[in-house]
Amino acid sequence: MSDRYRHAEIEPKWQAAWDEQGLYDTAEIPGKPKWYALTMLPYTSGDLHTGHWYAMTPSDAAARFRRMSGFNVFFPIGFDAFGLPAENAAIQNNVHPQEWTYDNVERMQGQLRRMGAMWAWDREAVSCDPEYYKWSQWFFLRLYEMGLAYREFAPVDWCPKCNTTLAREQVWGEDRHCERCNTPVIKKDLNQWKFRITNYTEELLDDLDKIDWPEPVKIMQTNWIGRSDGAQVTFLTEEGDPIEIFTTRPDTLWGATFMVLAPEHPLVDKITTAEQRGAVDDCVEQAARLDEIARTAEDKEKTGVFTGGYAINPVNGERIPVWVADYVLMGYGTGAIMAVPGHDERDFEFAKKHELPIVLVVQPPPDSEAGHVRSADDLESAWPGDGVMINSGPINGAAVGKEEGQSVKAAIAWLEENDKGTGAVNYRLRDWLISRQRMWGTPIPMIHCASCGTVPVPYADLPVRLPDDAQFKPTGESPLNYHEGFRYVKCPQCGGGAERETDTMDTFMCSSWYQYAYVDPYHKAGQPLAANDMPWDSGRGSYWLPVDQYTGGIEHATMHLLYTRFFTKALRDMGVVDFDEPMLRLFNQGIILGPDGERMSKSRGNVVNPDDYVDRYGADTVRGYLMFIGPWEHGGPWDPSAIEGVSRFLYRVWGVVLDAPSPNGSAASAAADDIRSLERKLHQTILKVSEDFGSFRFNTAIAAMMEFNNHLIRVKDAFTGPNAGDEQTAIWQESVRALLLMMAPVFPHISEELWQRLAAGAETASVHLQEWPQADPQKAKEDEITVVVQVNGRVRDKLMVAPNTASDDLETKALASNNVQRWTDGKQIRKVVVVPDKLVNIVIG
RNA sequence: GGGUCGGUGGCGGAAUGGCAGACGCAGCGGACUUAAAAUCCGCCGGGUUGAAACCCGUGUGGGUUCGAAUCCCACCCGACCUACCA
Repeated sequence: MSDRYRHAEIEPKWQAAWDEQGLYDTAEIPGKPKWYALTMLPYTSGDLHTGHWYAMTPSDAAARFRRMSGFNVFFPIGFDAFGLPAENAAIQNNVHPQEWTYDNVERMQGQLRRMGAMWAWDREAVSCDPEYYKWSQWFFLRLYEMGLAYREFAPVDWCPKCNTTLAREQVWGEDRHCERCNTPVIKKDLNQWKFRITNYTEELLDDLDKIDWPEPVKIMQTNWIGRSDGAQVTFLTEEGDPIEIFTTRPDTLWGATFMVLAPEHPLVDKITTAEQRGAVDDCVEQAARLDEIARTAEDKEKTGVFTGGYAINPVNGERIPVWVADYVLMGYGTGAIMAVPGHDERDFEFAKKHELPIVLVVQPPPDSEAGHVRSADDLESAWPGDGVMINSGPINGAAVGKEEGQSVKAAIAWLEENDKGTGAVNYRLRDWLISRQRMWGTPIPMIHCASCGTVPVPYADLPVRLPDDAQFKPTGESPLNYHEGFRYVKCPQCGGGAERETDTMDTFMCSSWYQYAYVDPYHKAGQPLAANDMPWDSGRGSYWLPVDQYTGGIEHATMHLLYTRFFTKALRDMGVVDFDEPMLRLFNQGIILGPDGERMSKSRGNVVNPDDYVDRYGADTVRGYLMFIGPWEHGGPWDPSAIEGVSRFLYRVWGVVLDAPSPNGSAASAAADDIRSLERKLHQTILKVSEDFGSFRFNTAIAAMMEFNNHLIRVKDAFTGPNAGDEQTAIWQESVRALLLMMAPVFPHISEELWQRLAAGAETASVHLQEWPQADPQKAKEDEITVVVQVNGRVRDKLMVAPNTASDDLETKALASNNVQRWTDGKQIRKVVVVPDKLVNIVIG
């Protein structure tokens, strides 16, 4: 009666059937608990690779498990559709980026369907759709009104190959290269739009405590925000110009023997004396030319030049020289530092090289490796560590430290009393630069008018559409710049001639709010917008939001995951959402590697194409194999032969379910022990699989299902099969049904097929609409358990006993064992450790 | 330089204070077959061994404990992140 398992027939069949039934359509059901499960949206690259399968199919399994566990689950999908590759393809192939993008979307939709995931296609959103980006523009205008979007003329990171500015987060590595094309970036002075993410710095730090996110992501965000506590101190030049500095060690102010300005510091020009002018100009010019590429090279010597000018140390009136050096960065703090060579390694190196004075203001503890140091002359390197303050006037004798009563607090108190400075906090986080000088992005809805200045596009005029007829030339310049119809407009305020902003938005803008777009995509399509609109249906929003479970790679820790948190806080302040955090839980999956254990890459030739394997084994097998490799968060290598194991498992399930024990079979009736052991194994498996699915441990869940299936195969012949009403038939059928239910999240097609075949013609709802099987912990309990008997920690015997056997009994039985007596004979028993239901350890000696 | 995670059979991994190696891959032996594939059965860390018993074994060295892959300290190796941050 059983035909073979043919994935190529059943998978497309069920995908079409589910589609037709609307099995995964979205419905807000008041009163039913909701679960918003989200996996990071794919970019429209045109191909769904193994990495997508690795990220998405376990997310789908987890979502399906929630659904079967009684939640109304929303698992949407969409596309991150703006970005540079579309534009490059446009230049190369002379097609509009839109055409390229939508071709890719279509292709990827097909690939996504082949996964057999429970995508809520009815809420799909594509970020390059004008009905999508009109809301990105709407958000921009609202942020502008709130003072959270602003334009600034400032030096920015510029990628000469991509011809665009980059956010700080998109500049990577020691050589500061472009995240996308690896070209080293350069600095450019440009007018740029930014979002004031720094308004939320403290909240972004504090609210990490409110969310269930992996610790590494929290640590990375914390480090990225980079809070430092210290003091802001004002030095004055001899001419009386103030130089603000930030320091985390205000207690070492008395040891400051010189100052260093960043080459870009505004005071450099003024403070430089005539005789130093040439040298300083050279230094500044060189720094500008090298930019930060060479400046950050690791072993680079600290180069710098004396300006000829002097400043007064405000704590002791000392006259100290002011230098210019490229190791001080304009982008951090105030762009100027006080140098304390005795207690800062960089300052020490610099002082040694340029023969600047060093003063010891911290006496290192006698028992430290610098215990012998009595004066600066004894120092072989800076002493940044503990000790006691010396040569420091009012704070002499204070213990070095940041705690109450220690040196740092004492110094700040003194500075504040004497009006020389204040306690201050400094952050590494910069505002988010969102301007991109590219065409394929959301146009920034702003207009530059000669008489009115920068004027926002009125809400009712949104969206500002990208032109369909833009010309793509390999000039590197945005086509929007030379598209006259786009660029030249009337000023909305005075009606005079004006120019449209031609910068577009960073694509991280689109992904900062896509989880909201999914709830009600393209809201108010075709209708004019107003400032007091809601960007989605508020009923739908309040039902689904925020996201309950987010899954994605850790590579977005300081980019997307920080931006979307900021965005949500800004949306809260504009009254659009009423919560503080967009995603309550986050899980980071690992990276799927090539068979050689290296990252998959075309150049390495180790790319595994999932489509090939889906053709050969079916989507269920590929899904199951990806989840079986190992813990999801670890990632790991794709082993082309190991997938066989999962494939065989499915064939065996097929066989054991359909070739069930037959009433005509000649086999003897199952013994009571067999029945009881199957029932026990069933409930143990349900317990294990439920627990593992709830915590994303798919590998061990699948192993448990395999074990259970192996058990079914082993005992099958002992069961005589369907005789309505008898116990063994009931347990067997319950086992098979439960196995299919447990398999459904990971293997949605085969479990549906077998579920429907078991129903044998009866009207049966999809396996995916069934309730998750419930385990009975009583039935899962063992009748007899093995208690290990150890002598001095080494296993010497095993006892088979009933659960909860009393400790005394266990001890007696253990001591009576022949195997044990062989080891204890003639020895003194010093102690017996009994752990009920586990072991007995007899300590002799 | 700083931070985080990790290191267990030939391989992916399981076990997170109590029988190390579940589950699977590969390998070996057998059944079926004219043969092969598929399938099924058995073996599968090392030493020793006919077998059992025993000994060794979770990167290295120490420690805590009746008992350590698991906890603590030091070190070695690898992956990822970050980096002149004042």
